[in-house]
Amino acid sequence: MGIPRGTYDILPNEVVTWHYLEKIARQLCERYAYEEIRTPIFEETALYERGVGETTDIVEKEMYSFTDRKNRSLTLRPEGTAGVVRSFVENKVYAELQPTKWYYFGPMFRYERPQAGRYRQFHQFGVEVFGSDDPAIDAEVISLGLEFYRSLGIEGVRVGINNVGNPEIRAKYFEKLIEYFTPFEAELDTDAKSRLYRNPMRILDSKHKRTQEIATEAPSILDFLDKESMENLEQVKFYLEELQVPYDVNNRLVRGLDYYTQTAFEYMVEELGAQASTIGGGGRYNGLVKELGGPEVSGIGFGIGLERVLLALKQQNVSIPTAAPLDCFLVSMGEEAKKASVRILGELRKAGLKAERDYLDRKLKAQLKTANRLNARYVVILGEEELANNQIQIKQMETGEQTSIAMDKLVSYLLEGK
RNA sequence: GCGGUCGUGGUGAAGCGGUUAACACACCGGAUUGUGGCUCCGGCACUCGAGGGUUCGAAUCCCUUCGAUCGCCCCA
Repeated sequence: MGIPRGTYDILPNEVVTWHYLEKIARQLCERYAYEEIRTPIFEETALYERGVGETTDIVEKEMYSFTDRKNRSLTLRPEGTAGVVRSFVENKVYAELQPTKWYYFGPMFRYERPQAGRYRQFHQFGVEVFGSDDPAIDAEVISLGLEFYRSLGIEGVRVGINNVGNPEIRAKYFEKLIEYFTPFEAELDTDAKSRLYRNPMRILDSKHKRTQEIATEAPSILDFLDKESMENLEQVKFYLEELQVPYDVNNRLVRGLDYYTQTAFEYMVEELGAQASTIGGGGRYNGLVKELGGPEVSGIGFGIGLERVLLALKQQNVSIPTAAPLDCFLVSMGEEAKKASVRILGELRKAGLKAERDYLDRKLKAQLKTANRLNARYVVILGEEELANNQIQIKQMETGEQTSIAMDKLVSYLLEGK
């Protein structure tokens, strides 16, 4: 019996790193005045069918769906937005003070072949803002995401932004694209051909040489935007500049989910492996709240793939805090000393110190070795002699200095040295 | 769903048809009696992902299967 495909265990060693990511994200969100929301890890399947879009790859072939004992179809969440929107609607949060600014953190599930930076259970940190159409909010959200990477010390994150208009505009644009590419159909590579009627925008970033040539002359979505969308894009750009967020307008940027309107953006970093250059993305979804049964409230958010963030950290050799070292390791010899050391251990811990002892009946030497391995700052040695004198030996591991002190001075001694 | 590569102890790996499966690291123990990080010595794979086949003989060749990994599609 093994671990399910595309999943992995996060062992204690790595958990430290995850705590760190969460801490950075939380602190950041706090400063931006976002609040954490926790929604279920699974939802009714219909939520994603309606919310994410029936024709998206996610819904068509990547959902982890199952029926429960009452035959209800449920799905492990493939992304965060739909559930958060559902919660926003269901709890009538739109009736409260707006905008609503939320963030979340947690596992997502997609049935795909695992590869570099892609898993079936992966983790996202995301943000959603409801109730404001102000382009300044778009800029805030984009800037918050970028700040996250920066706080972690990841370099060279590029922000790509675009405006994808609304579903009507996109439909019209798709038509034009198809119209444009159809005469070249025979010359397109096989991938592009298959994309032609499904998602012609994808042809635009083809890696195939001839396809690329053809695509250079293809119409840009920016020429199809209505006045409102155009203006919106300009405003977002303006505020990004105010926030000193560098960006590139990328008129070929599309996102995989159907619900996006207006602003769409991506965070990218070079050389992360074929799948992983995009380390986060998001956009506006002005129709989604209504689509899911709420009032006409607009929204915008992003999702950041944490496995990919970890990849970037690793690749850029960014150092990450490690677990706190042991304050003290208790070494004891003999039955009586053991009893005393167990008692002392409890006292040290009550005093707030990180303390440990040997539970494998190791010899003195091996106990010291263990203390060393555990990175203990101090070792306390307790044997017959010490017991008789009510003293303990305390040794500072780094310097090797060892002194004898009264047993009841131990806690204060260690707290001082901390 | 499709394609490439790979699968030997806790880990990294050698071996690629012939009696006891290198080596390194890790781990455990020891180098006279109560002291770590260095050194030295010793221990640690009824077995080479699993199943089948070829052969006098296979970790080494063939088939199947499972798994990992990378890539395509798509995405975080």
